[in-house]
Amino acid sequence: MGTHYKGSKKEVRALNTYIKIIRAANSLSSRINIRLSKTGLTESQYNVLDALYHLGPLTQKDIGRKLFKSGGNITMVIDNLEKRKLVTRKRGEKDRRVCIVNLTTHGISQVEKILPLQVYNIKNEVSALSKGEQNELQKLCKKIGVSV
Amino acid sequence: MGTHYKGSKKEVRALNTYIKIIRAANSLSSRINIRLSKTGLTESQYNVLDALYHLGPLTQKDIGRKLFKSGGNITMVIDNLEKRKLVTRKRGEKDRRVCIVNLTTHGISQVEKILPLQVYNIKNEVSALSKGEQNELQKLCKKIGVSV
DNA sequence: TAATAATAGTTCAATCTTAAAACATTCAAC
DNA sequence: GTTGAATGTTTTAAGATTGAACTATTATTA
Repeated sequence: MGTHYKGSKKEVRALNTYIKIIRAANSLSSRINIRLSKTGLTESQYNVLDALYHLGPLTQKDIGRKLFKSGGNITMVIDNLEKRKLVTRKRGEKDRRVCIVNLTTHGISQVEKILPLQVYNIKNEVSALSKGEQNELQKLCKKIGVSV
Repeated sequence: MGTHYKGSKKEVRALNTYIKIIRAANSLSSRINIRLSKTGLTESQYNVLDALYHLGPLTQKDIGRKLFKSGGNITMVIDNLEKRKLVTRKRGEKDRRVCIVNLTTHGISQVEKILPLQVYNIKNEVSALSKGEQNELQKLCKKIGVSV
């Protein structure tokens, strides 16, 4: 992609920056996910369970906001988690439009089984970078994430 | 997510690094893709056209290797590009197992219409970082991409 | 209060994505 | 030369993803 574009130095640099960060993130997350998929959960499913575990019961809307996913997508992922009996849905009592999603005990124990592996794998992958490099990378990512 | 994990400083830092780069890449690519999708092409479709434009005719296998995608996926994306008459498939003459994918003239003109917009948008998004920061980010991404 | 707007969730159509199984073709080894 | 391994593509099943249309509920407002 970018590498072959013939343009100004500034353009070439921007394209390279873009492609490098996209590829690094893809490569990193696919390495983490290979390990995750051996647990029988997809990345999306795990991310939802993880959010519920750390933040407590959430509405589908809130889950979507946390994970930057569309409403229709969350409906589908929660459907699949419900089939696997990892979460339950309950209509809100005050506001009957919302669905409050809860971890089941089975869901909790799944997270508690997977989380340490996940942490270990991430630590392992990220350890290519020193402490200082990680701080620097976080700072740069934040700048890119926030720019409009 | 990561932010709420209670573990050693090293673990917390690794989780934060992981989540920051994944989010930055997602946020960046979704901003670019919103603009791309207005042209009627998906990101996958554009990436294939772009590769063909800059590298010339490729087999499906080669396209998959370039873009880090599975064979089945490439079959599907090429199917959709073929329906839109942006590419053609031709069996290899020497090796009749392979499919050689070519841009049509329509495909070429589409790339030539979209590429400058794409470059402009990427330059615009990435411009939150200075020249030095971009070089640093590229270096760090490379380290992460190659690890393992 | 009745009409209207806003919000939450679901459904649908289109596409992407992977892994695994199935096919076809080529290559290698006997 | 025939058998068997390797390679490239397709198909299938399951799930992810989005945006748009739709339903239900709540909030606003005239």
